[in-house]
Amino acid sequence: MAYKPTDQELHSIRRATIFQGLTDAQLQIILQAARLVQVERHGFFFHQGEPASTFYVILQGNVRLAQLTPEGRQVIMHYFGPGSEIAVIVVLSKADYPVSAEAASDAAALGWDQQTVFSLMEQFPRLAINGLEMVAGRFWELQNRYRELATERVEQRVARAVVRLVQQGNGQNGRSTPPLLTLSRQDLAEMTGTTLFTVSRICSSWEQRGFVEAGREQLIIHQLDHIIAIADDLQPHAPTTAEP
Amino acid sequence: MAYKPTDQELHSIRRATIFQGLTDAQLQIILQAARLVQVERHGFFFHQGEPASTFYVILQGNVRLAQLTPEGRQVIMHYFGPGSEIAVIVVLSKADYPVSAEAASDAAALGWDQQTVFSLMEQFPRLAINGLEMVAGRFWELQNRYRELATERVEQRVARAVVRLVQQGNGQNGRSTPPLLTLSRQDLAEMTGTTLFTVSRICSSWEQRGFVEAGREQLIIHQLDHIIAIADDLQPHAPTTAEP
DNA sequence: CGCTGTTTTGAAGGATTTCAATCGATGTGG
DNA sequence: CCACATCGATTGAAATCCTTCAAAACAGCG
Repeated sequence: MAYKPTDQELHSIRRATIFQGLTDAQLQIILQAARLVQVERHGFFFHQGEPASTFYVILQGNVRLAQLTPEGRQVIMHYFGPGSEIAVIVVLSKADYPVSAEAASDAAALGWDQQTVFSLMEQFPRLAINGLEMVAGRFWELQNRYRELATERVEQRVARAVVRLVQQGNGQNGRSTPPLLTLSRQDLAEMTGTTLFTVSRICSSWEQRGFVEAGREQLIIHQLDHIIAIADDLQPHAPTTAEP
Repeated sequence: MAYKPTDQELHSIRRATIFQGLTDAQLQIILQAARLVQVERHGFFFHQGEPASTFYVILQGNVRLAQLTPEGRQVIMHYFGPGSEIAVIVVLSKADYPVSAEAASDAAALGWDQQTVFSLMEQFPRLAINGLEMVAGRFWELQNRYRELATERVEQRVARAVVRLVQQGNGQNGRSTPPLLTLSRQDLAEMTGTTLFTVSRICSSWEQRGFVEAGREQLIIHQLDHIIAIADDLQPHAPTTAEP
């Protein structure tokens, strides 16, 4: 059961919202109750519909939470990197997982089963408080994305997705190198409710304008500020000063 | 502070998920801690951005939770009838209200402030458990709506919204009379991420086919099964049996 | 090198929005 | 009680964004 994280992994763990405000000693105890789970690319931590048994914190790799539509299309609800928590809400109730969690790259995570989560929360009430705050935060974010999906154009939504991914710190984010995202056009399409064709066109257009560099399953963002401008719809698609 | 509900209102209260599994005596105590809040049509229980202070259970009328986009468009996140709980999540954390709650008709609700909620939950742990379950349920529903918005056609989404409203028991739902919804085309549009024009066209088309009767700010559903079929996309837009 | 999976690009089509004009219902004040 | 103003609903026509389908280019891998 017990698990000793590397320094790098410890860093990820400390970033997790759920562990904020805990002493090192407390963290130690919590980590000792964890189980290490490793999943290869395209493997699953859990599947949609299974009873929610485990709460995860990602150590390495990216994980995508996706729902399958009755027609077989996928919708990506969230794309997580190291230090992100998965299945917070669902493990607090006794529901089933509403989504599947697939490793987008080889991934490792710490897992705590439901009972352990409850007993740890009893021991460290701060965990419960953090948990509630996380739930509220997730809900808030999902509501925002819902609003965006309902009101915004595709290009804007794709821009938002890219900005979010970069700011979340997904993808290799070296100090001096420009941010690099590792995901396919298809992924981006499923994250923004559009088709891979449309995403491809958008990426091409951004590349022509020098904002990004598009490659196979990757995107290098050279001018994040421009992408942010698109996300916030600050780019003048019509001249701001009209002639009389 | 104390408040004596009528029989009709008591019925609404008992329907609320948050109060499931409580004895009458317990319910009594909880109700005595409540404050009655009455809001006229187009008035607000609270506004987006205000610090979340109060948790509500609706007694009468309909309430819509909506978010305003930066451009001034509205997106309706939820449309609630009597017996529905509002601001469950947000009152458990110390966040701001992420949406505004507007009375779609003259409305009354019971309100408990944050402190009261916490102390009641301490007294009756069942309240806390129910609360968590509600949160999980809300999240699950929002995820589903997100998926629908991302993948489904407008007509299907409108059908879903109508079905949901009817099954939630919004609107006058006499025993023998067909279900009647009281909302504008604009409302339906804002609930489904489309325009009032498109909703109007859809309603007209349904009316021609005899599924509904459309009126000013109301919709009488004569053949709910057909609307459900559209929501589930069971209607053959192409013949199911093809000729060789 | 050939295979597989990803991406690009073009052209056609469709669903939905936008805009403008009209109609109908509701409520108000003279 | 009617005339008028207001608000919601309807409908048509044009525009547009996006999807769909097909074909080809491209990258990585055994």
